[in-house]
Amino acid sequence: MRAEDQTEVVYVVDDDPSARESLCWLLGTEGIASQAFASAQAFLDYWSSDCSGCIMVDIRMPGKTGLQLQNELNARHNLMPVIVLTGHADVPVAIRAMKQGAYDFLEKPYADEELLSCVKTALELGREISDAESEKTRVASALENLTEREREVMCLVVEGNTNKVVAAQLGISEKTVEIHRSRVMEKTAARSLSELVRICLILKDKI
Amino acid sequence: MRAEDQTEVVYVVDDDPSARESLCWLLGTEGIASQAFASAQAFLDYWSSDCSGCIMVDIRMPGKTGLQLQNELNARHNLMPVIVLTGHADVPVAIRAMKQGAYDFLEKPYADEELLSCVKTALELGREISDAESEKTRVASALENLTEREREVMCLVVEGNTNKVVAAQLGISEKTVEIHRSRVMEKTAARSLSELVRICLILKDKI
DNA sequence: GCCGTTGTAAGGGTATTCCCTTATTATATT
DNA sequence: AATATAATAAGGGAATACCCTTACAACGGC
Repeated sequence: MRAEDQTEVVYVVDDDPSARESLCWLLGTEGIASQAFASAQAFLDYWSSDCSGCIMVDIRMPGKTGLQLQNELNARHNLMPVIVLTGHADVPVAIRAMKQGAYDFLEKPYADEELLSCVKTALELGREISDAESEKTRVASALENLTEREREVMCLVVEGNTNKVVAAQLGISEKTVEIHRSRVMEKTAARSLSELVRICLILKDKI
Repeated sequence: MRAEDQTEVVYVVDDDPSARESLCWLLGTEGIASQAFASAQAFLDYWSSDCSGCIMVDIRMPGKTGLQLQNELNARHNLMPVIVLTGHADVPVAIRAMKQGAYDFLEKPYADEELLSCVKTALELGREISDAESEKTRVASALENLTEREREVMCLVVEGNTNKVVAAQLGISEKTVEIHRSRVMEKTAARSLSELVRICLILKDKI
């Protein structure tokens, strides 16, 4: 299932049932779908990389804390923005949450409009990140079908070398380079050299 | 003067003279150059885009506060990491500082080792940002020397179109496209199409 | 042993790019 | 009025890329 097929959901993680309910109700008034979890572990069990939307998590919870949940999500390369909520905040915790990549940090009690606007921008950001990521995995899977030699040729070609130079560097014939090169274009579905360069640059930080 | 020629300095902005002195002394023990300012305005008057290093700013100051200074620096497209220091922090201020792009947020009194390691990583990050930025301005100035027509041709070529297609799209002859194209390569100092594509991608977020 | 994949190489043809020169027109600058 | 710059166009030739086919050797799986 691709990210685009997934419905956008706000995942609410809070041990306090009334806090969960009021938050989900508030989101519902704006037509935003939500799903509540009573503990960090419950959400981690549910979480998959296909989830799409954003996450709202309370700091103080029995079992795993909100910060630990955030850490675990980072380790799993979660892409959804995380909004941290808390009733008893101190500065070091807030800073740590932000440095761990929290999208925002809200103190309870929150102003409804503030929270909603925060959620909406978080969902917007989540969409952008998800789109960029699905693009990355698409081209990454294309590159995985390349043989070693094809990859070597591709890198040298993308660096701006002509077939002749590539052939000399790899100690093979220009004709062979031609063949590898055409296979690279075929497998990556790139219709021009510039497209191939863009594909490689997208994955530069991923490879 | 280019950024590379500039010495790396930690700019300390704090209204408390003893705080400035102790901080600068601490930095000096590690061989880190520093420069102290008694107010946000004093630093803003000194600031230029050529400055290189990082900035340490106290929140509570008469006149402009640390957050206002941060805002002003953002408006001026400051590239140096900003470390916010404060003795009396509350969560909203800390969050605001982080959301405004602060590199870190430390509470006084600070642990010397913590502060030093923070400064060192900030300086490291500053170098990387500065390097990337000087690369951007270098290629940006190259693109400014292009005529409108040359820019049009460049964009279409970088998108992967052949001279023939570009000529059809612009309603001009293939030969003319050839000339514009060669001028683009000459002015941008790109030695291959792939290099030109990379140049355009570097500036995609800047143009 | 047979088959699919991979890497290698060649022949032949077409399309494209790259580089040289020359030339006209319009616009802006001096 | 003279000059410079930008945009246009053409001819010609060398280098390169692109696309087709055929071919062979090595290697692993069935």
